[in-house]
Amino acid sequence: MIKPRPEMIAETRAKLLAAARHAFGTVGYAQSSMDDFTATAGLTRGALYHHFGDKKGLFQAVIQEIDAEMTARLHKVSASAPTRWDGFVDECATYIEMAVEPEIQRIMFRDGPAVLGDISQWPSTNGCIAAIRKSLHELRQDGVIIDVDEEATARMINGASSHAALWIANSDDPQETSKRAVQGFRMLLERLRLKQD
Amino acid sequence: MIKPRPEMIAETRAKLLAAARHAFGTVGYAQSSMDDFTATAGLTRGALYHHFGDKKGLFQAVIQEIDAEMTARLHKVSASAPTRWDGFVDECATYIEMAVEPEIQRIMFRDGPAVLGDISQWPSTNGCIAAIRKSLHELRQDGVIIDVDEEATARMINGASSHAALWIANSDDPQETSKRAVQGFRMLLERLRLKQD
DNA sequence: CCACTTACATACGTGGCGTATGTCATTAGG
DNA sequence: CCTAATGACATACGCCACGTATGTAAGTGG
Repeated sequence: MIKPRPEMIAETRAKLLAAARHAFGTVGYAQSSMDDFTATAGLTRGALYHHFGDKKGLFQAVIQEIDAEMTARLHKVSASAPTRWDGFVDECATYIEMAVEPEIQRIMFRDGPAVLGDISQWPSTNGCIAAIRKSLHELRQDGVIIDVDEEATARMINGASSHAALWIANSDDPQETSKRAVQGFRMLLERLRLKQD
Repeated sequence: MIKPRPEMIAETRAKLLAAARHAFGTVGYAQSSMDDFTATAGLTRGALYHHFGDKKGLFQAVIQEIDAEMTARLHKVSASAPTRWDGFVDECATYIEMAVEPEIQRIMFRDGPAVLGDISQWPSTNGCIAAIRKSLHELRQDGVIIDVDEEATARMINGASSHAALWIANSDDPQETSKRAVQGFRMLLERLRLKQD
């Protein structure tokens, strides 16, 4: 019945991470009181500082967790498409969809850069840009798209996606705006494609 | 020798605005102490709260000021180009260049969205997106570019630009990265253009 | 000339972060 | 088997910064 010690520790970490993630994702980083959401997890700030160093450290851990989830979702989507091109387009569309989700938008696109700076420069973070770049690389090698700077293009696609998401999330009619954004995005991407005819 | 009263008030406002702008642009919004930068302006927080309501109000005023400057610069660039298409491309390149400037980047692209939310939704702010959209509209009417959703495209161009700027500013070799970014950007834009031949 | 507002400065309370310290359980060593 | 040491937290404290309440001197209108 009694749990082993390492498991208890992991559980503490997970509870802290979950509580913080919820707080950061709803009220935002700056508005989240550490006393509040540690209490939600049935703990105190002592545990937090022990495991994560400080508030930013915890935030960073939350970001890494979300980034990993997003990367996995993107990979899944691109892997289950009939062609690489379709996979790429689906990947971008999924990226926009994810960016519309309030938690992801708030943490990854709004507070993240403001608190930690450009996340793409962090070691082992932002697998999403890497995923897009990888797709672009394969498409180029397959001769499907024009000769673009992969890194530059991946970053601009990333930027366009996140801003499109902002637009959608803050619009009066997210449903309609989402259609327009994805449609506009597909048109842009289509232009990268070499003519087959 | 003695100055009229309205002028004194405007001067106080301007000093506050300038001091805050400098602080926000260098150390960032959250790290800027109101006691510090009001003292720099030779005033106290009392003046600040009187004129701007609170810290966010002041920040918003700074953003409006910078936005107006950016819009003016963009207008100037596009107006002095030989053709509308050239003007548009120059406009986008200028936008990236501006976004690389530390003050603009920090205030408009990092702290701005985090503190005030999506700025493009604010009334009478973000003239930059409006400027890009206007250019796209004219280019479409002139039959220079393909049939795109102007609003969606303008927002994605804006997003791509700001992220490109982030990439440049945080790179090891900003000079070289800037070239790559602008070059990649031009390639993307070129794809929006109808074939003339 | 007096009431009222404007344009600030000063004083105060509160909340939140980080750190220093304390405590209990687990582990290591003889 | 007993003790020293380390790990995993909780508690207590100080400090800084924001917002607000209050004070005050100068200007303005009737």
